[in-house]
Amino acid sequence: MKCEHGRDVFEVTPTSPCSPPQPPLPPPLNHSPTHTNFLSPYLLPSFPPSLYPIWLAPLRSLGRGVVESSVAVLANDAPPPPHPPTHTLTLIRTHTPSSSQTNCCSDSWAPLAAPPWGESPTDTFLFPHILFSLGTSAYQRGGDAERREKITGRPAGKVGSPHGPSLHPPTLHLPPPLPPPPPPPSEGLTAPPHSSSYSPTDSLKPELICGVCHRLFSSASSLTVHMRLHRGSRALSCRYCGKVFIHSKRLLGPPSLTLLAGDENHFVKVVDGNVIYFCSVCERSYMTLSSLKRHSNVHSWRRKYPCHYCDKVFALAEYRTKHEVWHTGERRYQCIFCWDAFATYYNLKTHQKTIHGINPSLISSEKTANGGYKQKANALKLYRLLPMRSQKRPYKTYSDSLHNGLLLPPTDTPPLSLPGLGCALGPGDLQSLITVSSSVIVADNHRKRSRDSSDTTEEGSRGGQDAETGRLFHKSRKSHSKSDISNTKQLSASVGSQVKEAGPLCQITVRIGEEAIVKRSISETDLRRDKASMEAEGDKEGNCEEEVREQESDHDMEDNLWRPYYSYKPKRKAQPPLSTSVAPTGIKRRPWTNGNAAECGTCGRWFSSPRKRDKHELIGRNSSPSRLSRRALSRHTCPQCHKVCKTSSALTRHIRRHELSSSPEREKEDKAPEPKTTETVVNAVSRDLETEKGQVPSALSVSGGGGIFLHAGYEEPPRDTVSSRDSQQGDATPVGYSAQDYPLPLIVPDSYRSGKKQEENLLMSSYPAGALPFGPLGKVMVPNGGDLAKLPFYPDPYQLLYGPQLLAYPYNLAALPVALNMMAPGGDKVEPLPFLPAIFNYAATAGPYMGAAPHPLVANPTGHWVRIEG
DNA sequence: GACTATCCTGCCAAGTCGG
DNA sequence: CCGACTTGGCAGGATAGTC
Repeated sequence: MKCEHGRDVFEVTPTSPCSPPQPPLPPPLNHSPTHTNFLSPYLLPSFPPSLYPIWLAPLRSLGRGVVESSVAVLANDAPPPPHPPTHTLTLIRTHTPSSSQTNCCSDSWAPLAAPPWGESPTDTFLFPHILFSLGTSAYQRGGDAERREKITGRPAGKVGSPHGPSLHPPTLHLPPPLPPPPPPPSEGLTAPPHSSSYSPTDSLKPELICGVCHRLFSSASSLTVHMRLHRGSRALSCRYCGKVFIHSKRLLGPPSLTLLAGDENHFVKVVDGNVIYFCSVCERSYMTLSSLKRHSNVHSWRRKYPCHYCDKVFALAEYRTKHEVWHTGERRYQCIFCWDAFATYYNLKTHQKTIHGINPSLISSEKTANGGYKQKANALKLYRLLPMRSQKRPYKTYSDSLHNGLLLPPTDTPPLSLPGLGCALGPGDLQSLITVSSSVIVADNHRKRSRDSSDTTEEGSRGGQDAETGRLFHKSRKSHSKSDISNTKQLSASVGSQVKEAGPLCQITVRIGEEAIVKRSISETDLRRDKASMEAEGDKEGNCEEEVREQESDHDMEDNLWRPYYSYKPKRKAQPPLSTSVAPTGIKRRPWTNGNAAECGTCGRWFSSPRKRDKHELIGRNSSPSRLSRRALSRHTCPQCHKVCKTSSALTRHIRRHELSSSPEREKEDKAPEPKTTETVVNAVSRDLETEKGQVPSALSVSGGGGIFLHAGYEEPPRDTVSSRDSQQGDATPVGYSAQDYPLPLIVPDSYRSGKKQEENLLMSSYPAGALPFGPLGKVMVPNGGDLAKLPFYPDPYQLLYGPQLLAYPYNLAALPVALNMMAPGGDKVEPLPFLPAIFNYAATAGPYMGAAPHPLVANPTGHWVRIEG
């Protein structure tokens, strides 16, 4: 953007003849032309970024106004926070166009002596070129009336404040992406409208005048939009693009409109016809408004997503979901070659690289320059994403969220200044808002989801599992989270005793601005127990060892932040795209071939030795996913599973539980963990559900026409439920199957392993027994049209036409493209896609397959695979 | 360097809500 | 029922921190 003299208004050039000598400046602006935001976080180093949405957003918007139009009259309609931080915004850069040749335009830094609220009787602060008019109608001057109406929802004539000087520059700088429509004559910038001048004019039709506020509109549509404001459904539109992204119907909490103001703080640019949304806080760009809105919560923390099992809280629900996988032990990523399931994509990828020599990242998708994900047209999925163990919960609504009050800003809670806590904070944090609230925990073991009455098994027991319920009771979650952990992590055998009898007495939540939340709970036992009594208490309580450990962990973490550890950092530039021309590197075999490999029973990771596996499992068992709890515990270690109990009595109980629950298979595995060979892992499927229900497990088979259906795979004697999880891992080869006679990979809901078989079975029992037909969208088809049709079921979009020939090592490379369904899309004639050796880490000459290909495929000299008919 | 846990963002499906 | 809108899952990689 150039000023009238051709000077880039974004440039800060102290030596420029256009600019006078500048005072010491904050860190330089990002001069990238893509950054039109003015007040970047780098300019305000003393402000925690997440505080911006609270009260800096108006300033930031102001800054933008300064940049774009040299008129800074913009403030949020949102009232200032009742308890503003003690920050002092020191400098605000303003750009002042001038008609003077010697000083055609200048950037200056206006000191802001005080926070822009509450200290002036008029709530108005005036600085050079800057006007803060909080709580009143203020807006940015620029563009025509239509645009301004969209932007501000304010009359065009009310620019400025009666308390302030005229703030209308001789020129108007608009960003190139927003072509300025021709301003109406009444909008002349040289004739700054004033409130007094804002009156219906004779030239306008009466129907274009708001009957309520007598505001003028250039079109009937503008008036229609405007009238929404008077109907109480204020359109929360972007100041800059006018896009309304919160439907007025959703705004069910009328006084809380300001809550959503933070979402407005973005601006848009049009690049090559594409609208790009920029976050006003961190200037990240987004292709979709949805992404931006999702991102905005990272700054505002307007919504918080606490983990149901620990005290962490996340800004995005997805983060929490991924995090909770570590609590539940779900292993949703199932390798299609060997059916082995893994907790994370990372583990799966590592597995496929090392075991199968396949790099799925080269064939599955591509990333956009922005870090997004775009699936290739012919992307292959070398794994199955098994359904979530817990059913999808109904989405929350705004009304729900607002009603429960926990989405209210922290200032809604009567804050209590607690300066003493500042000692634990950094210098910047010292200036943050610190509030303390406490709440008495009321044990509520009867929480139920209101929407899904059928969800009484897992959800009912987990209490706060439901996100909505979780918000409602998040202050009391801690007590339940402990019991949850007891349930989910360790105590599958004691489903009945899930809720601790004595919950925390009260809980103190310390909020440090929006940067951190320190959450502590004080239980009654904490108040009265000493160590000895705690131990005795632990003996009384049923599931105490985990409980005690959790308490200990709690104490260790008492001063740690409640939210995740990573601070939000500016996005790095996307890395250059990875070249797909990877030279074949030959078959990568398992680096440990001495038979000592061991697999983690929880996450599926492989370790070169059982010792390492045990260490890994020990860490996993005795810590939350947090690294903070990764410290090793050495007291009262179970000789069987190396689980560490805090007390000897807890260990005794734990060992007793081993004795009660262990099956011969379990004992066998515990004593001699067999390394998993390729043959033994191929049928690592869960059979608990079927076993419990007296049914044979299902296995995926292949019909001649390529359809997928399930059929009874093999029979197995009933197993002990408790030991079933472990039994999957070491002794997974089904009876009656040889290495050459494997069933195809499964899409059986319970086919992934988890450390929580009890809950899985409870949940998965909702799946119909036997064959599970799939509809065209991949959903389970329920014959009688029940709710099961809504069960999330993620089929492999590429039906496995062939598979058994791949299972045994060495793999049949010839059949790989077909087995992976590397078929050209469309048309009746299905042709295999070209085989790309680089995709798989097989050298072209490796040829590990020794036997005859079950399917008559050969590689032709052109590198394409052809089917030999007949 | 390997690994863990969290973060990122485009895309999309599903749910919500009011007309 | 429909459309606008919100919400959250998925994807696969990035990243910071730990070992």
